[in-house]
Amino acid sequence: MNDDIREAVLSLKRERIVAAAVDMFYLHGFGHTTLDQVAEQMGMTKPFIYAHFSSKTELLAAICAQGIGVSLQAIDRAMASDGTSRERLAAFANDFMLAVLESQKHIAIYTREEKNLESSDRERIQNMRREFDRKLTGLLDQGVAKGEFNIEETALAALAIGGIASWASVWFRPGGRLAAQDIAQRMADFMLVLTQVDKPAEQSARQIKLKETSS
Amino acid sequence: MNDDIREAVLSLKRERIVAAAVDMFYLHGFGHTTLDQVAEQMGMTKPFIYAHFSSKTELLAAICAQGIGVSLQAIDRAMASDGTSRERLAAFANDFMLAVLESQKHIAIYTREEKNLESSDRERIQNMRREFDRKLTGLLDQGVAKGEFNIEETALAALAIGGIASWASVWFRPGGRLAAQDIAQRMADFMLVLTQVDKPAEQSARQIKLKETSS
DNA sequence: AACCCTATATACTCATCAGTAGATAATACT
DNA sequence: AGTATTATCTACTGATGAGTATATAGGGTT
Repeated sequence: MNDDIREAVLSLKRERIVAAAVDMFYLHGFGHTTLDQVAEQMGMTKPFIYAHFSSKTELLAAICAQGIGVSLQAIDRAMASDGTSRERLAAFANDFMLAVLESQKHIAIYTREEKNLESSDRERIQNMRREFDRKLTGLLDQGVAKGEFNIEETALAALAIGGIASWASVWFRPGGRLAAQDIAQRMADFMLVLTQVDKPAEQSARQIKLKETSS
Repeated sequence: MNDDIREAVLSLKRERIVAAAVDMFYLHGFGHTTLDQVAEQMGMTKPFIYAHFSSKTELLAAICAQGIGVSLQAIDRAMASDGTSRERLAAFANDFMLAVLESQKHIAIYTREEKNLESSDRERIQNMRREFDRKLTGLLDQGVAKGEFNIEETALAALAIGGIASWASVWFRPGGRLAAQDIAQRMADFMLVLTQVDKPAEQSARQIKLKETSS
């Protein structure tokens, strides 16, 4: 058989296993899901899984890597984009939020089950998260350097942005009152405004101005 | 023996068990911590724990309830406070962030191990979280009604604020570069600025103003 | 000081599952 | 078509750890 096809079939199977595991781990947690259940969920049996993953934790690692991976891809797209820092961050924020909502389950599983990873996997995946934080902080630093952003501690702003997004993987339920697109857009607005933290005095001033114009 | 003392002793023991469990669960995860280890951590044995908690999951429930409890207390203090909405939110934001950093482990355990709770406990504790979100949203609504805040979807703003704080329980490490007080203050600033999400046009305008004054 | 009752320890059981060995079916190759 | 090879299944094992029955010690009470 054609080697291309063989490989494609192999990775298709892996993807299906991951998808089934994602559903079960997300719903019941890693510790309360048996591999027999995962296999059953996809109409297969446990040894089928073991033909593609050497252990339950390796399967978990694949899921977690995908979860953090989409965030990394979003920040990499942002690094490669051009425009003003504000434009780039705006594009990133939307893109990133949407990616998080789409990969909600993977990300939720990663945050919940990190302690169940084999230490080598955990380290590898934690490095991906650190890379994300570093790159986002860098993006913010650029904006500060160009005078477009006003942030004292860019590292903390990056963590705040990450927090707004990551937390969404906890509360988001598809099919809720707001569509993912709407949520992403509004959350992106929140992320953007973090780049303009004024001194309290200026904030009050702006607030007064707001009152005048709105009444 | 005096009944007051007897009761105090009882709750002291419970607290000690919880403290030991918090350390272990936070460090190794619920699934990878045995009650023998928890007992050893405090120089006791497993039946000692079973004299005070009926099961491993009841112990987990106590920890989770404490975790969400501190957040609820913070929002309740805020509801009871007076002043402008902005002042009240500012006080809350600081207070809340500090509480989260102080109870970091409990909150991290709650977010991670929710799926390991008995369903009755899970429901009870989830209701506490919903109550927190509802109250915070209410606080924001008040500010919007008074014209002090400019937020289109207060429920999303509440989740963004919750996200900034909750995520801190994931990344915060005591003894890092910044003191908890500093982090709390800066994160509180981020939370406050979420109440002033302008239209993109106004944002650019303000950005230009910023450039002029800063150069 | 002798007794009792409660607190704690030792030493077990019993269920659960991750992981696997060996049987069987399906597919590719000649 | 028949054989070889790979994919998958059935049926097991072995470790682990939550929860407990039974023993012992410690502190309060008379």
